[in-house]
Amino acid sequence: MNTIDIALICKALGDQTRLQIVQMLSSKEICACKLLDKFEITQPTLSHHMKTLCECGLVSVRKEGKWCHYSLNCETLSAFRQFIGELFCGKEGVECC
Amino acid sequence: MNTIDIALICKALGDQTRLQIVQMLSSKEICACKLLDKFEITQPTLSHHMKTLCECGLVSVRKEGKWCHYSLNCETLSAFRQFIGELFCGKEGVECC
DNA sequence: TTTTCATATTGACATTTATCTATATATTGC
DNA sequence: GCAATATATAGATAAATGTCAATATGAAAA
Repeated sequence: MNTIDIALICKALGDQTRLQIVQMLSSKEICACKLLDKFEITQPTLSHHMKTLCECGLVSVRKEGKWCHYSLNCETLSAFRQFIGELFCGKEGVECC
Repeated sequence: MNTIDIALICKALGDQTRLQIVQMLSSKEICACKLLDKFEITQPTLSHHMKTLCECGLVSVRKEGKWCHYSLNCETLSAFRQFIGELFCGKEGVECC
């Protein structure tokens, strides 16, 4: 997974509403209508946010009749975690002018 | 660290240039002028990006004379890592309509 | 103290984004 | 088929963002 993909995931998580949605999806599959209940946004806005989350790969959707069930995508999540996990805050080197 | 802070970090990482800068800062302290060399952006644009990265707490700056040395902030990085690490992609529960 | 160099700030601009209302699509139940 | 319901799309708009050129600031060097 390259930096473009990771940046897309970060951008998706860079909105409070979407970040909270992702947090709610942790270990649960949740229906769009349930999500809509918990935020003060309109249905089209939620739909737009879910599209953003799905397009970056972080969220998957399972359609069942009229309903959309959303959940976190394991593969993308672990790739993202790995990227973040590889960042090291120590200062083993210095690049100076 | 609450979702507002995490969303800010994600937003900061949601730009390709900034994400690459953070990746370059992994385990290294790097001078602004060195960073400027590696991107096709103007100095004010870099300065603006560094401000964004510093303001969300992910990057720290050490000023030494005319030079600015940037590095990753351990505390913020590990708080961020923890947040991401706590997201679970399994489906132990279902919230349906 | 004047000049030079590294970085920050300002102001402008085009693009992107979050949000809404209105409407379309698609599925289910009558 | 028709009505009801869940979700998506279109179009509009205000706000935020990434970028630049021009300029300011502040520190070192001459």
